[in-house]
Amino acid sequence: MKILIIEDEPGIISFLKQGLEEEHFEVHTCTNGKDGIELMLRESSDLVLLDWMLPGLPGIEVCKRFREHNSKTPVIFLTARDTVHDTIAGLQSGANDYIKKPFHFEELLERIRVQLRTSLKEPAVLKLADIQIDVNSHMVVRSGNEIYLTQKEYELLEYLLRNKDKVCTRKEIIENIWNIHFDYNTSVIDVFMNSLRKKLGLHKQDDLIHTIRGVGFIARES
Amino acid sequence: MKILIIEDEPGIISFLKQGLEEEHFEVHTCTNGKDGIELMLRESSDLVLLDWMLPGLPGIEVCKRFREHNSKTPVIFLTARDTVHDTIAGLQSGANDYIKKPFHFEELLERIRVQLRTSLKEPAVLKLADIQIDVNSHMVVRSGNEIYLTQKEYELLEYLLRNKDKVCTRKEIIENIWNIHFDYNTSVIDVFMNSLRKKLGLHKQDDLIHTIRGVGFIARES
DNA sequence: CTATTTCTTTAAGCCAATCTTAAGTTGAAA
DNA sequence: TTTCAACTTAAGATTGGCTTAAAGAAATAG
Repeated sequence: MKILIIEDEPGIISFLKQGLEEEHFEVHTCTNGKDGIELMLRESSDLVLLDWMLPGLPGIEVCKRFREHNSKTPVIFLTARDTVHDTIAGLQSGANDYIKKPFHFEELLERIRVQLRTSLKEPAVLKLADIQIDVNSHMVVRSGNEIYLTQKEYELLEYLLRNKDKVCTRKEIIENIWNIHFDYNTSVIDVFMNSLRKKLGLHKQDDLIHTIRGVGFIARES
Repeated sequence: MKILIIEDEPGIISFLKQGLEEEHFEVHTCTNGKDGIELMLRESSDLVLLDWMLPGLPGIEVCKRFREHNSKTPVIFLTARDTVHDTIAGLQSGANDYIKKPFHFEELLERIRVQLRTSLKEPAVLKLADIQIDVNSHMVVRSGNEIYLTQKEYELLEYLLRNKDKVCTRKEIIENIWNIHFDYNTSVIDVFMNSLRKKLGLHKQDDLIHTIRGVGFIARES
């Protein structure tokens, strides 16, 4: 996730940059309004933090002009100006939020997350070597070919992949996929394990889904 | 535009109600959390103003539970509690903004507009292969020919298209289109699915609307 | 206000996909 | 070699979805 900071005070820039990078955002910066617009339009960031007072072009003008070309990317004002009038003007110019300095970094972070929430979809694809499953569409692909799994087969595979590199005991599997919380002496797992492996084209030497005798199974790449 | 206010102080309610109605919003109110959730789910408001401290169920809990069923409608917290920790907790519970009392009505109004602005800029035309629907006029066209759908048929199709490439579970469909939040053992979906497919001229081999047995349905192009 | 049409919901039967059981076979570990 | 867990297969049971018909609501027309 790419965040663009347009702000002229070096102290605030480095404070923000450091904090956001620790949260694994990719941070770009700019210290004046004119270049700011350029970057906003060119860099296709996922979110913009915009200072109110900027050399040259005021922040509110930057925001307005940006919105003429891009109405989607969230913009958050960071500002020392704290009058109702300014807040309103800021929001009317097309910003999505308006945060007053001094602010707590944690709150800023959370407000950033709120804005990104809509565009931030949870990781939808799970991988195991050349097997990929999309948890939204339930589509399973192995090396380019779609594989049709039944409900239970799919659930079993998803469960194993969500717990990649971790042994899934028979008990855990039965509890989580079959919702049986007692009387585990059934061999359904084996039956589904069998058809799953068949459909995926796995063989003993393919060490993608291992059997741990006496315990359960594990999905692991070589 | 319909706004739901969940708040227990009569003074604030009437203040908000009056102000918002002057701005031509349709305002509904509720004074406790339990009924609040009911209304949020049933009334399909465009935005919810939620108090932090509510008799019975705390606001944050109301928000969380609401988000389990509806991830779209904006929620704004109105609260006298002003610690960073609370703000963060509120936003994390799924709210879109968090405004501290006392607030200026003008600012609240503008923040409401910000929320409605973003939810309004959805695409007006949804497509699935050669099927196109216009969400404003409800017109449905397949390869040039207009297809007349009834209300429920249309809603079903729109829902599937809005969630293109994502499995829509029967539960989600029943909750979002029929507003039934319990007792899911009905086969209305099947009946409407049937007539929808007929009218669209879809057949088993047309893989545009797939059945995912035991889960639901998915709209997906080839 | 009543009749008629259209839309929505309920209900039931059918069929096929899927799940489960069970029994025989294999193979790893002691 | 023996034992027992895991694998394989196939038959039988079950469920879930499709379809149709008809009853119940709602909208429209007369």
